[in-house]
Amino acid sequence: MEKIRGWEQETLVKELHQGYELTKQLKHHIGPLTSPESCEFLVHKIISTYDRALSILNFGDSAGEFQQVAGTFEPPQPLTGGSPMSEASDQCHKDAYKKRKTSPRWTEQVRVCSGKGTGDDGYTWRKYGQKDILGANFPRAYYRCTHRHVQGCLATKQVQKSDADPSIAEITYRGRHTCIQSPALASSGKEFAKQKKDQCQPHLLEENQIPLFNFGTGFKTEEMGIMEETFPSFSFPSSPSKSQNVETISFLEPLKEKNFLGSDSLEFLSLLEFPIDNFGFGEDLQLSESDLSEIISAPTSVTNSPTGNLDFFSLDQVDFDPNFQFDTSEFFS
DNA sequence: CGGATTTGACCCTT
DNA sequence: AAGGGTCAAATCCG
Repeated sequence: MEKIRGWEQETLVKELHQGYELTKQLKHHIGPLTSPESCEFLVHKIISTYDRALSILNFGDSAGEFQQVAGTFEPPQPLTGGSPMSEASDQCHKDAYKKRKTSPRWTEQVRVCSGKGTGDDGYTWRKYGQKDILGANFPRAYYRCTHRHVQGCLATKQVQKSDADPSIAEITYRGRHTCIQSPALASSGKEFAKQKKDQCQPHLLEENQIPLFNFGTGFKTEEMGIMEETFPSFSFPSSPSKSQNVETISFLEPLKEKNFLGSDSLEFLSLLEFPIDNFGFGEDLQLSESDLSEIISAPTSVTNSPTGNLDFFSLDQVDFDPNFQFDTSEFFS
């Protein structure tokens, strides 16, 4: 069995505890006088909690699939045979490793400003390795989310300068951010926009500048298959035209179809639908800094989920506090 | 002094 | 065995 590090165990316990508390809350909500919306909300939170716990136990993105098909409570692999910490066969270990390698992965090509070659994307990353890659002129740098230990965020990214043009860095993201970026870090995102406005020469901001949230040219994902399977009606524009400048991701549609959401939930969740290009900081920066700050500090994982799973509206981002008490009147009054 | 980076070693896959 | 990805001790830096 792959060893579980201290912080992982801590996070695991926290997540399982939260799942337990939420289930208790759900129990109280089940009854003739309670709204189905609040139950659904709790169910989503519980699923997200177990999703993170399963991720730590090497179910990797499979847990995400589990979450995506919230209607069918069937994890990809049974958790039978005692505690998760118990010994497992080598084969099981290898399977787990393979699953981990299938976590969401997508690549962006970013033209970087001089001095900062890591592609500031509003998240805070911590470098944990660098490797010379065969046939590449530049080493590949490995980053993971700064909040990995604290919040168990498993997002990582690899940054490699292009051989042909050192001013272009290919950034491969892997895994979703499950962390909450602090306001201070959100201001780093602000800095990101400011940097674009003030420091970069205009010619550096043209078509190759593909920062986070921009699903246009230069962006590719290896998870389209999964997404297609999960949300057949969901698609990214493969070659966006100018007329698609204000394109709305209707990630709620599949949920409406599957009757996951009641009308009240939809009304609330619709607030999370947004014109996607506003997040691209596209060619002509349309956002004010206050807008940008609002967006980046918004505690949703909408900002980093091209996989199109339910994390798009994962309200569990609201808190990580095991003592969190959910008051439905706040949301569904 | 605490957090971030560097870098050689180790592990896993092919 | 080679190459890619991660770990963790050493080092750096504010």
